[in-house]
Amino acid sequence: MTAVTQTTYTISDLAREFDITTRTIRFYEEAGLLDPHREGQQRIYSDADRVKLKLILRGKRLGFSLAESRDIIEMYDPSSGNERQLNALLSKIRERREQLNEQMRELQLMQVELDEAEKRCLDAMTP
Amino acid sequence: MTAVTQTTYTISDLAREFDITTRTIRFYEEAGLLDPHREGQQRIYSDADRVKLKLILRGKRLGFSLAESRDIIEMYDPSSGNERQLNALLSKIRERREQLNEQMRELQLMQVELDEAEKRCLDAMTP
DNA sequence: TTTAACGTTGACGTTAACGTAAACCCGAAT
DNA sequence: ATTCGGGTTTACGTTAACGTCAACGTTAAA
Repeated sequence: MTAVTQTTYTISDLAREFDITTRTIRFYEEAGLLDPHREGQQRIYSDADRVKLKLILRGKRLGFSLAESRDIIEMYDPSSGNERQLNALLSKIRERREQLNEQMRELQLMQVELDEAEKRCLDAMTP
Repeated sequence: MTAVTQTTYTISDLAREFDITTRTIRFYEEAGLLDPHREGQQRIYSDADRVKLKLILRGKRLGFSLAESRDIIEMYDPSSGNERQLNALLSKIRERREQLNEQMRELQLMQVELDEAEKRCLDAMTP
């Protein structure tokens, strides 16, 4: 048998690992994104919780709001196998990808303008 | 001669054209992004002002903050010809482009995961 | 036993980018 | 004379995503 991978985490374990504050993690719970098990008062996070957190943070990097990330996480959930939810998820992702493409196009446009500006600038500087 | 292109705009002219509110335009002025001429109380916008506004909105789509857009606009300005400023502008743009690339990579990663999820889902549905 | 490290729950503060509303002025049309 | 469609300022409200205390409990170590 291989080593059993650690199954639970404390709040600051996760905070350290993902370089966020415990306040942030509690906030995600307030927002309905996490719902860790409790041992008395204290929060105990499972591997599943950790994965959720990972998804939230990736969502952030991708420009999703917390609400959107919550939706996405719910779709990934055990209840899953639901075809309509999966489609909703896919379309949300596609939508975001198109936004990004649009941004890329605009950036390229801006680049061209910049290149021209640079050229004009250099031209004006040579005698 | 060809028709002379209109030289001035009222605040709501611009609001209509760019589909934003006049409040927004005034806010950009408060933030130091615009500084239209005045005719008594009223703001009179020149073509140059219009271009600035265009830049601001493009900046927004590209994910720049207003402060960043203000910097960019200042660099485009008449005082221009300054090489250091131009370089600063270019590096700001490059930085943003790298961020976008990063996002694209993450999106692609997410796509792969989604494709797999979809596959698993479909597999589970066929008898 | 007291200090330290870690956890908890409020609850208020913060920033960006506007929205909303009140109260006003002004010129043209009715 | 008043109404209407613009424009103006001032000022408070809003949302998201946390930060920043304060005040407290728990366990382990010195």
